[in-house]
Amino acid sequence: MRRPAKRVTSADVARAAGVSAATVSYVLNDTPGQSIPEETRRRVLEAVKQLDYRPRGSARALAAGRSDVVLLSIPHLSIGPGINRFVEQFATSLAHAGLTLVTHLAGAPGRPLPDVCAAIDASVVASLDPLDDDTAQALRRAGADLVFTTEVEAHPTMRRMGRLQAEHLIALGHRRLGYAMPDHPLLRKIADDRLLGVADACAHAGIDPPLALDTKLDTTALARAARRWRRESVTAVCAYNDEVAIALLTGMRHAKLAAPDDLAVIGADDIPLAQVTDPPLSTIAFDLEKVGRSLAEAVVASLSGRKPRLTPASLSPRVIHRAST
Amino acid sequence: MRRPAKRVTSADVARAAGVSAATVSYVLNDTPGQSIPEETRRRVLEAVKQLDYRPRGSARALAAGRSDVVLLSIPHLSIGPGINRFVEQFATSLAHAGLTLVTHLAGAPGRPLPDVCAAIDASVVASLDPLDDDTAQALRRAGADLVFTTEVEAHPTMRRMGRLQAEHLIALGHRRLGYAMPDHPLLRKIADDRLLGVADACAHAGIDPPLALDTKLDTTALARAARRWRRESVTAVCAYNDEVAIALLTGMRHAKLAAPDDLAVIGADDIPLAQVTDPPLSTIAFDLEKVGRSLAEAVVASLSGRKPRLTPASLSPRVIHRAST
DNA sequence: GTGAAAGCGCTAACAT
DNA sequence: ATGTTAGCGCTTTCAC
Repeated sequence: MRRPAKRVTSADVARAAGVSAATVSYVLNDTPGQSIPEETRRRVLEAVKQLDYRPRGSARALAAGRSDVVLLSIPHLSIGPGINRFVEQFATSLAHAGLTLVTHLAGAPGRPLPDVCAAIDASVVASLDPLDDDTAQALRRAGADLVFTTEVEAHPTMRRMGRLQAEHLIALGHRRLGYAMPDHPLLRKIADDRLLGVADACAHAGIDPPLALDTKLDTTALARAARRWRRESVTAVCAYNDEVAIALLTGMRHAKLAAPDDLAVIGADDIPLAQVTDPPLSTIAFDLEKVGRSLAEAVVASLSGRKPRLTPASLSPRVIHRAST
Repeated sequence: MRRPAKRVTSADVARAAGVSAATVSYVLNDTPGQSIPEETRRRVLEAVKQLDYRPRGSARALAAGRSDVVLLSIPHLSIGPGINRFVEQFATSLAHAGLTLVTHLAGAPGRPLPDVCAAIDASVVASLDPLDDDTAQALRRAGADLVFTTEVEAHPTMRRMGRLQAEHLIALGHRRLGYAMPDHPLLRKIADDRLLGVADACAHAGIDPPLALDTKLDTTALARAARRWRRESVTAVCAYNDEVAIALLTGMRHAKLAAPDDLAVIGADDIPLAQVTDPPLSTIAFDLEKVGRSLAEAVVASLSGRKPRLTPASLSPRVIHRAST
């Protein structure tokens, strides 16, 4: 383990600018209650650029008692291609607030979240899925604030998406709906939310609750499910997401069933492939960037001591109508 | 900005165990050249567990001159669902070596990589795509070692995958191949590698080089491409990846072309949906976990001063033969 | 075998 | 308006 080469420190900058290290700190942090003349500030900034100085997070965190690092815990299942858009927006919004985002894939047999949090000395841990109590407590003891998407609009939005799926189908005249559940256990919670929304819409329309069937990503199994729905006079099915919907479309073709005439199908999440199925897949899109922005707000709020206000604003889920319904 | 509650420190552990902070450090780090009697070690570890003590990364990094944090930079494009498996394995292998992994989505308008690196004081930055010189230099000045997947087997493997696609098709009797390029510019580099592999196989078999066509995820465009290939007597096409292949299959259906008889199609990456297309998609799978393991080895090697040895071992790409060919 | 003490690079009181 | 100083929590030499 060789020691790494010497790095530029704030003392170097101070020397180059002909000021003290404290002044460098004041300038770089816009420390409130300090009046730095323009000229001094300029010289410091100049030296910073000249030397390509970057404050060391560890030293900053140690001295200040808190870092500007936010750790995002992502569940280790494939949440779909949209996740990137969310993370990107989250990172960008945090950056505006002077915060740095890094992410960690949860559930892996690697390091437990609290260890990672302690290792990078994160001030805030944001999580897409709720943490168990032990973890949450350990995190808090490690000095981190906790923020969850469930605290913003994600949770009700999932339900709203199911509702939109069903309402779309019902508006088209369908009176008996099916629901295609995903097989991955980790998807279960979201699926239950979405299914609830479908049930809401059915109840509201005064029709039977949806006939939910477990599915696998397997053509034969899906063909069987399709036949089963038909037998039970289901004329349209809401799929948990586009992936399940696409698989169902293929299963139907195997069962010699056509969409939307024999069975209408609607997906959710609007993945790129939904546009190139046969027939093109109707689906529900929603504003992932908005989740990122709201979550960042919650983080900033939590850091400034306020309880994050629960933005009741919606993620604008909306129906994308294509030929499959 | 309230100061966070007081956290457990190594001094607390020391007090609880009736030893000095130095001893705690020795025990926790298995410091070489220190012989701690079993009894003392036990007492320290006991106290650690009792207090749920976790060393603060920032203090450790500051004192030791290097952290145990590895930062992985992931390109901000959708690399496909396989990426999670890779990251997970990477994190796990690093954890075995006592290292902590966090990831950062590159290319976002958030923080530049060197800033993130400095903020968390990473010892190593691993990247899936090559970094530009300025970034690389800044990173090194920030005290980080650099490791790339291109240094392990990923690069030649991409080429090998193209080769396997083509060889499979050629073995089936095809003498004129097409190649479906992805439209996202960031995918270009990988696509070029894969296409090179296809060309290799063609040359080796003594047939014409592949007819590469740019594609979009659009049924009409893909239908047009399919007709074009047919006109040019292409009988089989290698798609950049499964997503493109799936879209092509739909385009073909629109053009009243059947796979594999009118045009055989083979994908790459073996995403879950490849099993549920109609017809099921032949594709190339490869061992993503192995990439994770090798990259972790490279990281450890780099940290111990050795130049990472380039594992020539292959990622075991292999053909998954299904009905689309 | 263990502890005391110096410092890592920075921030935040306190001086000036 | 800026410098001086005292730590933040840990590691690491050096004494004992």
